[in-house]
Amino acid sequence: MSEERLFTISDLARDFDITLRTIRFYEEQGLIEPQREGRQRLFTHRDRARLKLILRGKRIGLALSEIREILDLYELARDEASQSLKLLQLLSDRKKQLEEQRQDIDAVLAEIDTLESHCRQVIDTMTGKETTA
Amino acid sequence: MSEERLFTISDLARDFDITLRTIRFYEEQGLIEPQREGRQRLFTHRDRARLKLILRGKRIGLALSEIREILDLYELARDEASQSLKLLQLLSDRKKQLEEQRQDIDAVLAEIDTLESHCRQVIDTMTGKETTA
DNA sequence: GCTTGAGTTTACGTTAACGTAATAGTAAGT
DNA sequence: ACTTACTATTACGTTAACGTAAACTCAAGC
Repeated sequence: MSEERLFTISDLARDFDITLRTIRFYEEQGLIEPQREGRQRLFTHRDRARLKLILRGKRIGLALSEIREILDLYELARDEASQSLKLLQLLSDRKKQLEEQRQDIDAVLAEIDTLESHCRQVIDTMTGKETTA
Repeated sequence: MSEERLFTISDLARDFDITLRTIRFYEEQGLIEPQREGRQRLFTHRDRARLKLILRGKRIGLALSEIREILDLYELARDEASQSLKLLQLLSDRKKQLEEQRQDIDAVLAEIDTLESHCRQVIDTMTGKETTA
């Protein structure tokens, strides 16, 4: 019932602010598999969603190979319901890793806060807004 | 008054589980500047602390060039108290970026949770622990 | 019919962050 | 004196993730 709207490569490049080369590279690496109309690539919403996941993965520091693993697992979870135990193991591994990353980020954010207030204090002192004397 | 205990390159390599090459590379890139006794490198607690910061930076996906920037800013904040305004700007930029990364991680964690419970459901169903029928 | 603007493939180039020899100095133990 | 352990420098190699250039196709507009 829903006329699947299709996207061109430039559509996605513009939407996600990446180059055409990047998208072609991701296909070359088997991360997405757009349809073809002649030679031209055509992307579905599903391709778009995968691309979004890929970029999010990149932002949190995952390698493309790891991202592909995860994407495959998504498919696996859709299709076969077995292997779920193995999948669960992989998921919890990844989860642990991400939680560590989060802690790192929190630690850095805390340090930044400290530095910030330190700076503010210095500036206040230099601009005359003294409290002590 | 405090006899600064010094570390050898292997000390730090062992402590942080990195290679000697990595440490030498960081020096080559100007991220740390250990003293020399003859040719041999000797690291202070300050060097050690910097190394810790470097590795934490790496874990949250910063490039060495960015880490160097930040380390420099730490020095700057120690020495000159001016430029603090510029520093504040840089800090808030970095903060914003880190918060985005955190959100990404949270999003991924949430998706993992979903996938996990999905898996558990599937497994329960397959092993007979049905609820509905 | 020609140009423009999308898209395509092929293939070599590039950067970061080390790995990996090869070679050599130096201090300690036997 | 010889080996072992730790250190050093020099320098070429490697992997990931694209960049970039060259050369081509194909439909649209004038």
